[in-house]
Amino acid sequence: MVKPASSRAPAAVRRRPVAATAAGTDGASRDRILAAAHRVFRRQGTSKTRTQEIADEAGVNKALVHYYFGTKEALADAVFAAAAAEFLPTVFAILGDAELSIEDKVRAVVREQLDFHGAHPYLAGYVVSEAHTQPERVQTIMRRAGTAPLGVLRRQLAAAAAAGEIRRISAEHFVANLMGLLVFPFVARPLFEVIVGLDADRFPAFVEARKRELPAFFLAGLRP
Amino acid sequence: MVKPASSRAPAAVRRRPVAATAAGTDGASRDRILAAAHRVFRRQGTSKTRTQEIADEAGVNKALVHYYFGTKEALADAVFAAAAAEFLPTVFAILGDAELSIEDKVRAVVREQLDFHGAHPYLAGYVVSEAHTQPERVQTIMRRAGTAPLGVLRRQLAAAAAAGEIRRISAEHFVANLMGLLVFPFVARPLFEVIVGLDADRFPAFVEARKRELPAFFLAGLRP
DNA sequence: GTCTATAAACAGATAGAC
DNA sequence: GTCTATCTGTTTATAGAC
Repeated sequence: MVKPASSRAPAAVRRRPVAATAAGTDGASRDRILAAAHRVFRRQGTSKTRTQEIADEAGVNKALVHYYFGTKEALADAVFAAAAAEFLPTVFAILGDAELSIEDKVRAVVREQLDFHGAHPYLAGYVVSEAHTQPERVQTIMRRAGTAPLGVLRRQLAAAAAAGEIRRISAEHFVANLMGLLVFPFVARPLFEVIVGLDADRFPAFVEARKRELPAFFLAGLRP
Repeated sequence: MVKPASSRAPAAVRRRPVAATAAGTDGASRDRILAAAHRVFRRQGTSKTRTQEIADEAGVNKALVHYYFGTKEALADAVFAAAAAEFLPTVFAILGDAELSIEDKVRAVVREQLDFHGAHPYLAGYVVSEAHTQPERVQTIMRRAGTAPLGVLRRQLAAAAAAGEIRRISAEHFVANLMGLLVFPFVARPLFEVIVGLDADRFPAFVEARKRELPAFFLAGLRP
């Protein structure tokens, strides 16, 4: 009657060859697997993805995936960490740059992020989805990747508000507003397209228009 | 050698008792299962969820889940459709109301949505995640649920812009901006909390503050 | 309608040949 | 390093008793 707390496999105690022993063909297969994992995981998420699909996409056998990465979970962790590290640090760097004015930061982040997500359409959706279904894992990994440097931003926002240049706004809301405006169309893309009746092939033009729309909207939104 | 195109079960040809035959205990178990499915699916997403977990949560046997809903997929479809229908039509109704000014619409949508998502923290993340991993399914279901009535909005925005009250902005960007600002903190909550260093127990206060922040920000953002 | 038991297929992971 | 073959436990789904 009692549910037997089914445990699958130890998964922790298992060899994981970080560096291959042979010299010649070293990273070739490993790299292909990792790249394949990125593509497949981003499209379908971790839990919908089968190890077999990654092997197929990489053109290798399933066993080789385990040989290099041990478990599917470990591979998924690596992919998630890399994916998050692919776009967040850039944002943090711009926001934390004390040399840039608030207006410059907004323009820089908008331009950079719209270009980036335009070129990597599944990434933001993937990161957000994983974060939703695996909050604990994601938080552990994120903490290593560093967080937004709000100190600089906070001082700049306070100073600009004191000078009457902008409305008072906390750094948290500033970041929430900026990221929300930037990533929403990408994160919710399939939904968004249906909701506003936007054809998939017109999406790039929408993003292009957004490069002008967002700085105007955001900077006006800060005005007192 | 050739991969045998493994098909699991027909899954399409299968009885699905929409209405129970007996009169007395009719919808009780079915309702409990559906409610349980909502809770579990929202938290973990469809693919991470086991039928067993739903049965446990509903206090019934696994077989009963299949008895009422046929397949896990069918149940997932029902839950997704209901979840989307739980918050989108309200937004559409407000945006499509010709009696409301643009400012009134913004204030109404912000208030209503922040209350709603504050009370249903997993819903937006769930809908967006499912949309990301299952774009086809989601689009089929969404089309039935209706789309944003952009006609009214478009006319109002054009008129207000012509009168010099606001900047020119397309209805698509208007909706993208509004929804992005509203749902981002909920959709990306675990990520967002780490990024801005917001304790989970301070999140409700953040949402509360957002009820004042967003109308101010959004309406200022529309100004010429 | 609801349960127990079980079928049928799958998916992660490993052993062992080469 | 890379493959084939296989083991193990999981998971959806059904059969059939009550």
